[in-house]
Parts: sequence; structure tokens; C-alpha cells
Amino acid sequence: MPTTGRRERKKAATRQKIADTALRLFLERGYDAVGIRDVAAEADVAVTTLFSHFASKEALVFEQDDTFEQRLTQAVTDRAPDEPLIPALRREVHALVRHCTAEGSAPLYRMIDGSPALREYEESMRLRHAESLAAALAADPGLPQSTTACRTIARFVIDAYALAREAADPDAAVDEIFQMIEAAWEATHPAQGA
Amino acid sequence: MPTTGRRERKKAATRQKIADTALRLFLERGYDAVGIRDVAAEADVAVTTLFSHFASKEALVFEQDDTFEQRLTQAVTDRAPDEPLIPALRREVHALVRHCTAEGSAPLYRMIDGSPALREYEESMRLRHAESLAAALAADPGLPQSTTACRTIARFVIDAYALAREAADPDAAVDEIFQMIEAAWEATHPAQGA
DNA sequence: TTGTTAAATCCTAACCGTTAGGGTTACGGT
DNA sequence: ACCGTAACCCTAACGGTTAGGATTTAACAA
Repeated sequence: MPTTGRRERKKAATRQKIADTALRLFLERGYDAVGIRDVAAEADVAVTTLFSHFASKEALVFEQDDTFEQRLTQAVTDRAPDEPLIPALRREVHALVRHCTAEGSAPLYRMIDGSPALREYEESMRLRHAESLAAALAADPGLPQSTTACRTIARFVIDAYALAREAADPDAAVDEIFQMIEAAWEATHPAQGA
Repeated sequence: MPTTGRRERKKAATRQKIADTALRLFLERGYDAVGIRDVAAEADVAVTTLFSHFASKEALVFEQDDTFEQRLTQAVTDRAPDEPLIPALRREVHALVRHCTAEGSAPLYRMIDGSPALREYEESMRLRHAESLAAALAADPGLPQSTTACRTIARFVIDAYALAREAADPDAAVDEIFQMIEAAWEATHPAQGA
């Protein structure tokens, strides 16, 4: 029942073809040098079809980055019952940062960093992710923190990801920033473990 | 010698007239309902002139918000020689939040919150402010923290501003978040005051 | 004064992302 | 077999933004 139907398959194929074509062209010629009409023509679809699959030109680049959102929230909800929050988040951010500083991803992220529009779009996207994370934190019954505290920690975690990606030593930066986040988080407890 | 010359005066006047006209029209009819060509016509300038003064439509709304940047950095550089960093920043953020949650600013910020484009623009602008603040922190000889720590604290401070503005009780939110920031900051010291 | 330079402004026309309007095809369920 | 509708198409436009190049005018020196 999830994927029965030729219709959904064709739709998914169209979407994928658009995304693949776009990414290829962007990397070949540069993001700014490729127009929406170019992508649509090369993928052999109408411009309106392209925009029925993707909300904007920038969204073509971050095609499957709602997995980012899911991974963060799942790091909170799916952690072992006794595992403390912050280390779980740190582990996930480590993995996310490694994933996007890996070999194959380098050209993609160089392109992103080279385009103000893409940087701006990504930041705004991360903020939405932070809101999701904040909601996941607020929903955890083991965490009696205020909504403000949850939203704050969520943003701090997003900050850690963004800053670590730009740092000279991303791994070390994650650890350094998470020490700060840990301290911030503990400051919201009335000292629970003591 | 700062303001000699009729030329600079006329230029400043043109800029001001554009900004005033834009803000008036935006508040009267709504941001989306007013086009660039409307603003230019009402201000009696060419569209190209408008864009020689403002880089984008959104920039018309945040006309003089580099004072924001200056106030943050000056809170660091101009503080009393013995005043600790975080309380100085908290005081300034308190003032900034109060300023934009004041009576007269309400319609403006309702308009901003109502437009995704303006929200996105503001966030991106605040990130630039965070970079300035990070530079100011890194330049303070009394603060031997790493660049990563400086950039982190800078972003946390911007987060505090953004979150507090949206909170039900902005003043209390500033205090709550700054307790977390203080803890994060202390975590970067090898315990200096003990 | 007068002439020269460069800054500020102007006009027109276009570019590009995005959307509206409205039509065609073909899948899915009855 | 038939209908509803999802996915797709085309054309034309809208709105922010920019290029190209002309025109005015403050600033300043001869």
C-alpha cells in the first residue's frame, strides 16, 4: 500500500529526473549560470511541472534534506531510555557533519558556500529544523524544561552544525561547541543528577 | 568635514525619502501589495536609483538596522574595563528586545513576521551581525577564547534576541537564555575567577 | 568664469524566478 | 466502460533586479 500504483512511480521518477538533472547542470556550469528553463528543458518537463515538484530553484539543491530533520528528532526520540540528551545529539551532529564534509560531498558544499542565495536558503531551512527539534524536545516527558529552554537548545544544536561545518577541524569544533551546549543545558536543570 | 557638500546631503535626502515612502506604503497597503515600481513612483525616483541606495526590496524595511550591529559590538568594546562580558551583552540584548517590542514598533514587526521573505532576510542579516560580534569578541585581549568559542557565543547571543522577541514574556526569556549562555561561556574558561 | 571630472540620477529594455489560467492525457476506482 | 482527478503541458504574464548608456549637476581647478 505504500508504493502501489504506476502513477506514484511515474511521479517519483519525474521528480528524481528533475533533481538529478538540476544537480548535474549546477555542478557542471555553476548554480547561477543555469536557469530554471535550462533545467526543465534538459529534464524534458515543463517549467510548471518542475515547480509542482520543487518550491524554488534552491530547493532543487537540498532535494532530500528533510532526512536531516528526521535524523535530529529521531536522535532525541529513539535514544536509549537511559541515555542523556546532549551526548545523543552530539553523536548525531558528529555524523551529520562528517557526512557533509566527506569526499563526494565537497563540490556540492563548495557550490552552496559560493552562492549567497543558497547559503541564505540553507540557514532558513535549518531554522525550520530547529523548530522541529524544539518540538521533539518539548514532547519528551523526561525533560521538564520550559519551551524557551527547548527552543534555545534546539537553536544551539543547529548552530553547532553550521559552525562546525565551516571550522578548520569540524570534529574538534563539534566537541568544543557541545561542551558549551552541555553546560547551557545543565544550567536549566535544578541539578537533577546530584 | 563629515557632511560637507550639497551632493552628499542631497543623496542622503533621496535615500531617506525612498525609505520613508517605502515604509509608509508597506504599512498602509501591506508589504506584498506594494511593488518596487510603486515605491519608486511615489518617491519620485527611478527604479535604478532606488536600487543604487538599497540592495533589495527587503532592505528597504531594515533601513537603519546596522545600528543593531554597532550596538552589539560596542556593548563588548565599550564596556567598563572590569565588567564581565556576558552581563554586558545581556543588558544590550534586553534593550534591543525592549526597543522592538515597544508600542510604536508593533505594526512594523507584525508586518515582518507576516512575510516569509522578510523573516528570511532578517535572519540572514542577524547572522552577519553575529559574525561582527564574533570578530569583536576575538579582538578583545581580555578574552583568550578560541575563534570557535567566540563565534559560538556570538550566535547564541543572536539566538537569544530572536527567541526572546517571539516569547510570551520577552524580558524573562532574555534572562532565561542568558543564564544558559553564561554557563556555556564559563565552560570555555579553565575557571578564571576561582 | 569656464571647463573638466565624476557622481547621482534617469530611461528603456530586458533577464530570470515564479505563478495564473486553462487545456490535455492517462491512471485508478467504480 | 466510465468518470473523476492527478500529473502534466503551454502560453503569458508578474515582480524583483540589472545592464547599457544618456543626462544632469555638484565639486574643483585653471
